[in-house]
Amino acid sequence: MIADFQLDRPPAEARIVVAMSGGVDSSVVAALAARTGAEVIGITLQLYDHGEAIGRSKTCCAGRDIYDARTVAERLGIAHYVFDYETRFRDSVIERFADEYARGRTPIPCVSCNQSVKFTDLLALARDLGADCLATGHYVRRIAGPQGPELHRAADPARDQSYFLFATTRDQLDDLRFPLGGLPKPAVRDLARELGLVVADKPDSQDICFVPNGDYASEVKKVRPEAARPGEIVDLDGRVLGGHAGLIHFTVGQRRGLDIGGQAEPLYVVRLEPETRRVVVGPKAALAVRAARLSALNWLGETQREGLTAKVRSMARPAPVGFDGETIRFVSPEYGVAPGQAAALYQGDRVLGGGWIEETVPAEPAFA
RNA sequence: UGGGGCGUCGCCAAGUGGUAAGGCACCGGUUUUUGGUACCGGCAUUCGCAGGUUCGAAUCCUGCCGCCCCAG
Repeated sequence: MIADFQLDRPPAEARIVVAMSGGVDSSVVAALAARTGAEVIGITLQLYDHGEAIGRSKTCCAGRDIYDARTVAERLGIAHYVFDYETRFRDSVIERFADEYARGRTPIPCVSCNQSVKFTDLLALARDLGADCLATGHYVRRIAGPQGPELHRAADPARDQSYFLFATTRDQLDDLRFPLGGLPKPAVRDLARELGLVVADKPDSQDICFVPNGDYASEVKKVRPEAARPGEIVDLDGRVLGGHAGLIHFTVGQRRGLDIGGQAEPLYVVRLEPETRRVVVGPKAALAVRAARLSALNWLGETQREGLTAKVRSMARPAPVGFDGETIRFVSPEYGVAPGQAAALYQGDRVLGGGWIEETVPAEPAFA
């Protein structure tokens, strides 16, 4: 297949920068870019010390992904560069991640990363290199519309990553390309195999990239030790039900880890109170939310208020909402909506933008 | 040390002679480029302890231990 990189000039005269993570998806993007006949430059960012992150010595598995990206680039015969962005990544992703937890919020590091490191720094670098575009392996579609490029959900709803890209600006979208947005994942793997790429059967990445073992709490603790101070677990009436080892271990909607037994119904985290370090818990019904106030709204098109749907988490079908310019109101209650998470707004398949969830309104007044 | 009640998995709790429900918690897995949710699976050879009756007891009897309540 030949992918359309939506270039303004003949591919033979164009230069495409591909963000290569070392995984299957971005490797296939690089291959598709190379097929167009354009000059392709693969760039891999070193964001953190992988060896340290998985608890191994630096000499062992450090840079596995970087190595894979390099191998793929060689196979494709394209240029490949590695840049050390560890400092930038720490400042704009890890620090912010820890700050949010310390404030009792639940961050999305992947969005921070896209916003800063990838779509600000790397994009600037690509422009400096004279590239026509920066292509990534995100499963999302860029479609030419009457008012300019539009962002749309991936063709395969099971892979859609638009949630993580709600904060993409129009300026950034101008120069971004997402060649995989129209493809189902299996097709991408097939392509990788056809091309003989070493990463064809590499497992999908999951969890937070800089905490591969899932223990994000200790990462936060390194940066913000105060977020690990113990506190009380109380019910909605303020009765103390137990204790906890730090707000970092909790997020709104969470059930496991409370270690409180003897209940007739499961308990969920209803909210976090950083001032008192209290974790407030309640029944599932107390989790139902009918509205959420958003901040830092980003609009990829004209601001709209009608016919909107919203995703409050990555893997969810967009739910119909009303919108008054600041607050979205769910037609049906949503559960586990945590401040610090995002609400991505859609009209049909089109991503209109979104905002950060600042505050939620319980659906049941009794739980307000 | 008079009377009454109770003691079953970490917590709550069914079960009163036929060979240990369930819920919560916990653990594991599935799903997932955030957290979380959801789903699937696991989780007391043993019923405070020691004897006894019985073909057979957590369930009946005896003693002991512990806890609670009332009264002194």
